[in-house]
Parts: sequence; structure tokens; C-alpha cells
Amino acid sequence: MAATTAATTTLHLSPSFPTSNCEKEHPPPKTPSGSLEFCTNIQELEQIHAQKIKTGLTRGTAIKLITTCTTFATKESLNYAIKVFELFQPEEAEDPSLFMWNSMIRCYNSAGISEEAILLYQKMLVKGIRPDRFTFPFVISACAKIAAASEGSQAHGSLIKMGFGFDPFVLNSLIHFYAECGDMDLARKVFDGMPERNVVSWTSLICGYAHVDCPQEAVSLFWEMIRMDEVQPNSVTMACVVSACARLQDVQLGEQVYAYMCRSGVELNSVLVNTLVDMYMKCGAVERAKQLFHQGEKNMVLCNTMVSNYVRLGLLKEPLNIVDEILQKGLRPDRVTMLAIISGFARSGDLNSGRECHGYVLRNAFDGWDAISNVIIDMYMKCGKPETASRVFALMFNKTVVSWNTVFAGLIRNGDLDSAWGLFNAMPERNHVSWNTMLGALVQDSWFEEVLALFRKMQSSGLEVDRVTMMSVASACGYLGALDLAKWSHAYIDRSRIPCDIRLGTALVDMYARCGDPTSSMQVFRRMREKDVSAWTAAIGAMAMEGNGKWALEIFAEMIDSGVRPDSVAFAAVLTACSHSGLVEDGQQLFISMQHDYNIAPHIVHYGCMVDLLGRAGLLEEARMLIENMPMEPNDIIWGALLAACRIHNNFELADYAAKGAMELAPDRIGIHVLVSNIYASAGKWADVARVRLHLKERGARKLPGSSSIEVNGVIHEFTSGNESHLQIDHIARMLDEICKKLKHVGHVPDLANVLLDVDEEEKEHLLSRHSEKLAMAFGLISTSPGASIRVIKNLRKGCVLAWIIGELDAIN
DNA sequence: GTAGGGTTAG
Repeated sequence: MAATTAATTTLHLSPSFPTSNCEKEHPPPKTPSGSLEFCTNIQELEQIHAQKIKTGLTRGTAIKLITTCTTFATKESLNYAIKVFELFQPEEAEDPSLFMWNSMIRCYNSAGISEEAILLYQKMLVKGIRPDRFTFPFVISACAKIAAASEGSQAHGSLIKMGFGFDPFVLNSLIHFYAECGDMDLARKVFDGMPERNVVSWTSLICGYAHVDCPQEAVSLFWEMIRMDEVQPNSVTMACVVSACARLQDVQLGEQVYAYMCRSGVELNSVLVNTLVDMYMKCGAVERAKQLFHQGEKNMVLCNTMVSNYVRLGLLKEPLNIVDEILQKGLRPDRVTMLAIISGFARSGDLNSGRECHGYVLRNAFDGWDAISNVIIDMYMKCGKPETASRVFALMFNKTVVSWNTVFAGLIRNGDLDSAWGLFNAMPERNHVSWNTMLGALVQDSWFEEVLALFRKMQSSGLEVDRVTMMSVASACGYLGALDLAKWSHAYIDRSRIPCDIRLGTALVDMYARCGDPTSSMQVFRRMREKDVSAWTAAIGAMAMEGNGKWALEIFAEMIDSGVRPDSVAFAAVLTACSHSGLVEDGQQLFISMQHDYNIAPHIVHYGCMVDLLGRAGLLEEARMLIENMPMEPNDIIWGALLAACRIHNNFELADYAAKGAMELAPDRIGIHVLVSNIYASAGKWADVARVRLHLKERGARKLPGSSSIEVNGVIHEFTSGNESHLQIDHIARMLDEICKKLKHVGHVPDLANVLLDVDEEEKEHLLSRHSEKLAMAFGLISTSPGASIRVIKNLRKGCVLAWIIGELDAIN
């Protein structure tokens, strides 16, 4: 997890600050000159139009008016262009008319209404007007913008038929189109078939690879371009390659490309500087980025690149310095700046600064942009103000699926699951993020069967299943201990070509470990290309669950050798492994090393591990000393660990001491009371047992019933102790009787001391034979073929796969 | 005329 620096600098955003409704920066207006070439805004254009109307508007002027509108690229100018276009109603196929159709298609596209551009093209065909080599690049670029795959392919067919299949301009737009649709094979095919390629052809293909997440391909194509020496790369090519380096997070490669650029004399324009700064930031080379940032002229886009990257890196103080700099230069933070800044305050939970930004956004009418309202909702949600967030949402007039998802996730974060569930069902549109959010919430709340059920629904609704989805599914499989399902999910990830990044890989390592398959767990771990401290920790945890402390220690050592620094979570995992395997000395050494070599102050969970480690090994006095010398107050988990140790080693005096500490701290924690009552029962102190049980009853407490699950043919069967509601209970009972007979025959005597109830011997024996594990095991035996391994999963000790060990069953069941 | 920069939710 990235370190989050608290934002301490306050944000000074006025009230003296200038406010404006203008979102887009325009050059200062010039005096109307009466000539279209010098037009800088729509008002001037309309003035000239009014003059021309008096003298008679010619077709030539109309064309010029429309093309001028295209350069403004605003809705206002588009409406004006439509007016002019309709005034002329160009029907005939003569050249000036075609020019007007082309200009209008382009105008729609640059105003961001690509659907209309495509419609106009189709209308033109219906009227029998034949498109020319200028029409195609416009309409295909419109198809690329909105990924209109079938319309674009149709245009491809038409242009070939009409004989434009050799025109580099037309074919370049096709490369771009196929790349935008994510079909790089087709883009490549167009590129390979070109008789003549220019710099735009190369650049379009390079950019396409970078865009569909094949940055490696983009870079090697660039080196190929240089080797071929057909055409020289220009600043656009360089920008594409640099952004590919950013995606690869390869700063060395970035430097190489930069060096080539300086050698070849490609002009270092503002776009290119911005791309370079972005690349350095994305590679984590903050100092290098800062150097370049301060070197030349700063514009808003460049400042925004720095601000948003700082926020992404969790460095929340730096952006505020940049905002100060922007203000000092007399510039104003724009909507993109605010987007990043507010998401920073959302991360740091700084409600006051967030509110101030909200005010600034309203004064500047930035809230017309849906993304900025979304981030404001997110900020209020993360600052624990769900009511305010909901109000902002209610007032939004341009809600998108992202807005709904933001509110949905925010309600879950604030613990309002009822409203969240209602919203999920009421949402007008749900995408894969909505479903992933729901799945994540179910995992958090331990509704694992529901996760799998919802996942099946998601699949059948045809939504995109990605690595985030599969992380939830993997967790669910792990906690259910459903190995068959786990294997299926893993195969599904491979089959669907879902990219397995560090986080999904880590989830799989953990999943297999919890399903009791440490071999597969390690196999996944060994195949991971990159491993961060969480991945290593999952592997250590896998060995801890397996009870193989030696291996856990080896992996821990290997992690340090590979240069990954252990964090406090990794130490907790390795200490747990030591305690499960009785590696007292190793554990003690690690506990010291954590503080001395890594400067990590032990958290209470580490003390918990140590108490457990010492207690299990029978070093009860040492455990007590550790608790008394802890720098913090012991919690119920610490006392619980000591209590459990006392039970194993029959130390009733210390148990009494621990029990008092535990019950005082956590009068509501039922597990502790059950443990205490079981200790009294072991010592035969039935009066004390009755007292504790009465106390529990008075509080109306019921322990979460221990259950055992078994997966047969992908279906999970769950058994609780003494519960005979399973459909095949008769069959199961017969199997249990048979097993008991066989065991008695070979001389097994049930350990009745483990039944901690004051009942007669026969009843004790019966209760013992109806433990949830035994029910599950008997069911496993009757429903699988001989020789198949049977895995029983317990809910109370997650990750523990039990063997059939008579007499060692946890009597809590 | 065709290609490139900052952008919210899990």
C-alpha cells in the first residue's frame, strides 16, 4: 500500500478569487476584422454572417463558415453550422456541394457528436451522393471515436470498392479506427498491405498498440521504424512511444527514447514535455519529473499532470504547492485540477478542504461536468458524510453509471448495506464495476456462497468479467474451501485470458492455501512474474496454514534476499507460522529483528502471535511476562491466546487470571466465555461451568455454531453439530455407525473428557459421533468414489482442512 | 484532411 502523506497545507481558493463560467480557455478576442480567417469566437462569426446575408451569402462563404465552426469545436458553433448547412440544402453531387457535406461531417465529429456525423454520411449515400477521398477519413474517424465497429467496417468495404484502397490518408484513418476498436490484428493487416506508408501510418499503429495495452509491441515497432529508415518519427510519434514507456513503467527505456529524441532533433513541444513528465511520474521518478517540470514554460495541462500523478502516488501535500504556484502566476485551477485535488482530499479524509473545493466548483460552474460531481460525491462518502453525498447526487442532472456506482460504493463503505442493496436493484444501468462492488461487499461481510451465486448471475448477464471480479471469486472459493470451484476459477481466468496481475496472483495463492492445496498455491506463487510484499506474505501465510513453519521461514528469507522489505503484515504471517509449528526460538529472533533491523514497532497482533507462540510451547510464565510488559493494554485476543494455552497445558490458576482479564475487556465476546466454560469443564468444576453458561444465557448470547463443509460435485454441503436435517441423514448415520464399530474393533476408545457437558457416558459417546466434522466426513465417504481425497472445511478456523482425527476434535463444536 | 497530452466509480 502506498504511503499516504497527510495534507497539512491549507488551500486558499478565494473568496477574492475570480470566478467565471468559462471552462475552456480561449485566446483573447480580437477586434472583428470582417474576415473569416480571423474569427476567434462564435459571436464574431454571427456578426460576419449578418453582414454577408445582406450582400448575399454565396456557397463558397457558407463552406468557409462551416469549416471555421469546426475549429471552434463547441456545441454553439455546431448549431450555427447546422443552420448554414440547412440554408443551402446541398442535394446535388457537384463538387462544392460534396465539400459542404464533408465539412459538416467533420464539424459534427469535432463537436463530439460522432453519431450524427455517421448518420449524415449515411444520409449522403441515400441521396446518391458519392463520397470522395476526403469523406472517408472524417467518417471513419467518427466511427473510431465511438467505436462504431459495424459502421466502420462497412465504410472500409465501400472505400475499397470505390478504389480508395491505396490512399495513405484513407488507410491511416482505418488503422486508427481498428486500433480504437481494439482489433490490432486488422489494424496491422491494413498497415502491412499499404503500398506507401507515411509517418502517420507508423504513428497510428504504434499508438494503437500502446492504447490496447501492448506497450511492448509499440516500443519494438518504434525501433523497427527507425531501423527501416523509411520515414522519420516526429513529435507525435515520440509522444506515443513515451506514453508506452509510461505504461511499461520502464524509466530506463524512457531515458533511451528521450536520448534518441534529443539526437534526432525532434521538436520538444509542450505536448511532448507533458508526456515525458507523465512518464517519469508513472515510473515513480518524481525527481526527474520535477526537474523537467520546472525547466520550461508551465501550462495548465502540465500542472495537472503533476497534480494528478502526485495524488495517485498518495503524495497529497505536493499538489497544494502547485496550486499555490498556479494562483501566483494569475492562472486559475481548472476542472481537471479540481478533479485531482478533490480526489486527494477524499483519500486523506480532509472534509474541510473538500468542502472548500466544492464551493469553488459551484462558483465556477464546473459541476456541469459529471466527473467532477462524481468525485465530490466520493469525497463526502469517504469523509463519512453519506447524507451530504446523497444530496449532491440527488441534485445532479447528468448522472452516469459512474455516479450510481460512486453512491453505491459509498453507502457500503459507510455501512448502510440495506440502502446499498436497494440502490443496486434500483440502478437504471449496471456495469461490471457495479457488480464487482457488490461482490467485494459480500466478501467483506463473509457471504461467500452469495458471492458465487451472484458471480453466476453476472456471467449469464454477459457483463465483462475482469481480474477484480475474479479476486472476489477467488476469495470466496478460499473461504469456502471449495477446491473444485477454486480450480475451476483458476482455469476460467486462463481460458478467458484475464490478465493475472500481482493482486489476482496473490488472491490465487491465498485461495489454494485456504482450500488445503499448498502445492497449487506454491505453483501459482512461483509462476508470478512480479512479487510484492503482499504476494510474499500470502505464500508465507500458505505455509503457515499448512503448518509448515520451516518452509514459511525459508520463503521469508528468500523474500529478503530478493530485495523486498518485509512489512508489519509479513512479520505477523511469519510469526503465526512459527507459533503453529512450535518454532519458539525462530519466532523470538524474528520478533527482535523486526524492531532492531527493520524499525517496525510491534503492533498488538504481533504480541498476540508471541503470546500464542510461547503459550502453545508451554512457556506460560514467559507469555504472562510478555503481556505484563507490553507497551499497550492487552486486548481480548491476547487474553484469549493465553487462555487457550492454559487449557492445552492444564494451568488452571493462570487460566483464572486470563479469564478475568478477558471477560472484563470483552463481556460480549462469546467465544471467550465458551473457552472459559470449557476450561472449567475440563477441571470438572461444573458449578463454574453453570455460572458462565447462565451468564451467557442472560445476555441472550449464542455462539456462532461451528460448522463443517464439504464440496461434492461443485455443491457445498454444510453440517453443524448434532444437526440431522441433511436429506441423506439416514445414509450418513449408517456410515457413522459402521466407522465407530470398526474403530472400536481396532481398539479405539473415545475420549469422553472432551465432551464438556454434564451428561452420562452413553450420551457423551453419541454427541461425540455427531460432531459436524464427522457428519461431513461420513457424507464424503458415501458420496465419493473410494480412494478420492475428502476435504472438510471448518468455519471457525478458516483455512484449516481437517483430517479424521478421533478424540482431537475441538470440543467447542 | 489521417496520428499525440491532464479526467471520476470496484
